[in-house]
Amino acid sequence: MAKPTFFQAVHFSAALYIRSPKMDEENELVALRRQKLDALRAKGVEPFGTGFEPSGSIAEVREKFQEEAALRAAGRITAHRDMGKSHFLDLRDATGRIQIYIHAKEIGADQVDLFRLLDIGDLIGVEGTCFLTKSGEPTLKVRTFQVLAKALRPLPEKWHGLQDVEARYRQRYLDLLTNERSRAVFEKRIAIVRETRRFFEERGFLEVETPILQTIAGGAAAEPFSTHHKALGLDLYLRIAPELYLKRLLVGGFNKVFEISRNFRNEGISRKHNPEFTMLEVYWAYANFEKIANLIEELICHLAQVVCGSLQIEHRDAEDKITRMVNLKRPWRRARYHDLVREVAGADWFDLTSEQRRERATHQFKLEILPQLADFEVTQHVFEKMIEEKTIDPLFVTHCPKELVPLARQNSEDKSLVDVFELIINGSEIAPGYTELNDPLVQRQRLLEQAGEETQKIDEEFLLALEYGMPPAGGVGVGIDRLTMLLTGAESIRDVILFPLLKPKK
RNA sequence: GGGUCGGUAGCUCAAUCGGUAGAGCAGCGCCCUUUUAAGGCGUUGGUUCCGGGUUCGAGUCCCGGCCGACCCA
Repeated sequence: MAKPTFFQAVHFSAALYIRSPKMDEENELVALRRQKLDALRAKGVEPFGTGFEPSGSIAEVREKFQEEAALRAAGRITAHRDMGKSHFLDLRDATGRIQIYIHAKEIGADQVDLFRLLDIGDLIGVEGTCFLTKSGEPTLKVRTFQVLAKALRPLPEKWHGLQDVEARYRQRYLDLLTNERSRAVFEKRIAIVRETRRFFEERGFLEVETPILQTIAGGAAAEPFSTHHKALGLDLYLRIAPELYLKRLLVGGFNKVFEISRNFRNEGISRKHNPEFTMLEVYWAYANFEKIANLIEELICHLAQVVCGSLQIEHRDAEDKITRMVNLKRPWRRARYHDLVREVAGADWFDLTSEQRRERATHQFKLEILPQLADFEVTQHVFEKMIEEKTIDPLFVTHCPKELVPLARQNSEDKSLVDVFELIINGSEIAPGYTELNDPLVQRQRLLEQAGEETQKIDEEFLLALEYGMPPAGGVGVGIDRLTMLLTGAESIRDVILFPLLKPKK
């Protein structure tokens, strides 16, 4: 593709400029800040600075703090205490807060006049001398300051922060700026992803990237989002899972691979579901689901140690009261699906007739059982309500019925079961693990059954790859969003996704 | 998709039975040379989410819609 001509480039940037968001009908506060902006320019100060070299983050400045030392700090003004001739301001960044002190004796009357044009929310850089106030507060006595960015809108109130749930999602930057707790959650999420990479890299796994745009959305049973490639005239889907590509890599000899994959599922939204979500998928040649279970146990314990500093995870409410404890101490319980169901639904559950099970599920367990449900689905309902939702500490559910996981490998002793586990923690499915099916003929059969009439949904390219021989392997998917919820105590998936999907506001 | 709850000043929240929309913070003005949720005095700021209806009168009651939260499917 040719580079854009000069005129195209100009046209392009002009279009961007015209389409940039307009100021709302101005309220008084915004108008006032714009006047101050103009006033700064009139005094020869550019209110959107180019750069600044602070002595470090504000936390680092605090570490370097030493009386009489000269230090430079940059941050956002978050408080202003005006004492007449002296001013105290709080300068803040994501690492902390430091107090600065402004006095005409230090910077001169002209500078104080400039300084009066600043507001809470503005980003400034200062250079000053360290001193301790009467009450012992480390403070920078400002000698010079620069305006790095004038804020044209006021920040939310300092004491309560931004409380409006909707605004916190739509304007996450304000949430991060004013709510310590929210910032901590996302810092933990970042650590989880970083440590996950480190964990697998240390164990010789290769991190790979596979297509998000796919002609057939395979690897899970979910409704995909559709899109279209114009030049190729090709309908495409956003991936619902990276699985079928990661398995091609097993065929290609990448025996230990993982991907931290953004997946898209065109389904309902709930406390536990966002249309786009992040999944760690791992494939390990010559391993089975039991080895994978050990690996995941190790991973999650490692993450908990790093992120929470403990295997006892405390969930707290808004008043900081402990609402739940999750104990991740190993070893984690492992139990067979059928045994778990018998524990809660009665030892005779699997001896009952179909009608008796429906009767018991409806009346004894107060579940709504639609008549068109298959028997295994009735059991699965019982499982979800009576086991999954009530399980707080980690539980590996193993030996699931094959109908539940049609693409998994059958157990060699009992053909009605498959070699999988489902890891449940905190009432949520966190990670399904498998001994992967590597028989191309069985795989084809399963995909055919799953696709039914819609044979065009079968990924022939994937089946072709399997026919060249895929090593037996263990595989697992770990829901990073739900894992983050677990480790941060977030009640909703939207609290661990920086920008959750919301309808546009009119 | 259904149910419940919510949307009031830039932000956090009040507003009794339907009777002149308020406070704190922020802002603006004045005072104060070590304050720290600084303080004191004064003061500006409203399409009460949107559209209808009932009523002498609606933030409040009724209907419809938008957006969100929670629960259910």
